[in-house]
Amino acid sequence: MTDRPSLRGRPAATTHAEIEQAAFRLFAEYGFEATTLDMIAVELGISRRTVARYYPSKNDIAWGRFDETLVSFKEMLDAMPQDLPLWQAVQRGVLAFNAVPAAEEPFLRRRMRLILGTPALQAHSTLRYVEWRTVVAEFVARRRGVPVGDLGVQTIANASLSIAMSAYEAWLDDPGTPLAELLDEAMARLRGYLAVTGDPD
Amino acid sequence: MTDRPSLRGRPAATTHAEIEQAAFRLFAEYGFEATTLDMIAVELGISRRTVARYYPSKNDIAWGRFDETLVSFKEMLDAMPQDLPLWQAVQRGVLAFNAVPAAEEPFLRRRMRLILGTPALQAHSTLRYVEWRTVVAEFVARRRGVPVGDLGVQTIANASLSIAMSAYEAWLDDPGTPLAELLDEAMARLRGYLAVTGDPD
DNA sequence: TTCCATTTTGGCACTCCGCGACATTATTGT
DNA sequence: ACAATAATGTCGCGGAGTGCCAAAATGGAA
Repeated sequence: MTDRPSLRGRPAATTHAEIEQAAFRLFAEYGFEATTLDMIAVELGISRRTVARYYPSKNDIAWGRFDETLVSFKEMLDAMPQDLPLWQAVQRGVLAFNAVPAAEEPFLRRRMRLILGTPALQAHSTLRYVEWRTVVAEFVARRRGVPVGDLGVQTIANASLSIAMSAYEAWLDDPGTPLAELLDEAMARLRGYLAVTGDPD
Repeated sequence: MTDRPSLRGRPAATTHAEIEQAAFRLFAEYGFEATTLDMIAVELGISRRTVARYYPSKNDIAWGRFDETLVSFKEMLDAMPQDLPLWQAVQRGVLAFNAVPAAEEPFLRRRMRLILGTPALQAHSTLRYVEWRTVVAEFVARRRGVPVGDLGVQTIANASLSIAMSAYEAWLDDPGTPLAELLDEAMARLRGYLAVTGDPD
């Protein structure tokens, strides 16, 4: 089931990709809640126990191999030039994080629509967001030479996720506009909100 | 179980407050996950079914009567003077939202510590945050005369929660500093982060 | 070829949450 | 005394998650 450097032992009956494919087909037809692990298992011709072994929980099927993409996100941030302004480094990281081959984009959209549209998955996603924010917080803290627990660092990490997710949801609704533009707009709006001017709004 | 304008019928065997009291006692002793509904029921001398009826889910016991405080949050925002800058209105709302009698503060702290320290509750909280953000988004949209779906509105609502939660967590760790100050600092740090200057950080 | 080591699968059983159904109990009003 | 009301308690089910262990399927060594 996991990476198998050794070639001995019984071969795996399925793969993460295969399970996700079957699962998403069923989710689309019956909805996430109404789809049981048994149904997925039957669809694949394997046992429920095996399906359950491939993911920590049913919720996690929706996110797929998120942990791997998170590692690359971290590496991308670390590779950013030091003279690049912090907010730009984060923004570029977000863009690279969400860049996928054009052929895979429809699947990504379907996946994210499912997650953002299903309460149980919305809730579960928080745990993923925590990891994401931790990566950003550690990056910001290192660049600034302050502890990760610092209020400023935590606020920036939190707000970065807010900006990214707001732009991302807008991108899901309107595929025409590139994500980069939406990120810029979201940041600009936030600047306007935070700016202390005579204008009440 | 709910408000009973009528005085007929069998009297309720317990109350939300009573359940939460027993539950938190058990959570403190055994942890949230290890505490079952049966244990809470036994503690109160009632049946599991009755405990379950008082809350949509076990997770919801931790949040208590959040929906009621959310209504007052909404009303507070609506009552803010029109000439008050938007960000100040939201900030005051947040402060009022979290203001409790000094005697209750320890219980609030315990409650929030439990929620923020338990993964399952952290995840479930997302659903509450959605409601919170919706209230802010509707307020901002109304003040600005734009649809709630607007990218700027959504970003501001998201970021407001980020600021509030960052400050709130800092407040939990350091009870000495008043929440108002932490909110100010969080906002100031975010302004600095978003500000476009020559300085890379 | 035969057996052994390895690795995954599959089956079983259990706990817990959540929920629907329905009888039971305890109260008020007539 | 009896009807009406409203919450409780009991029962049973479906589904997720998990530990345990035997069975199956492969590669490698004797």
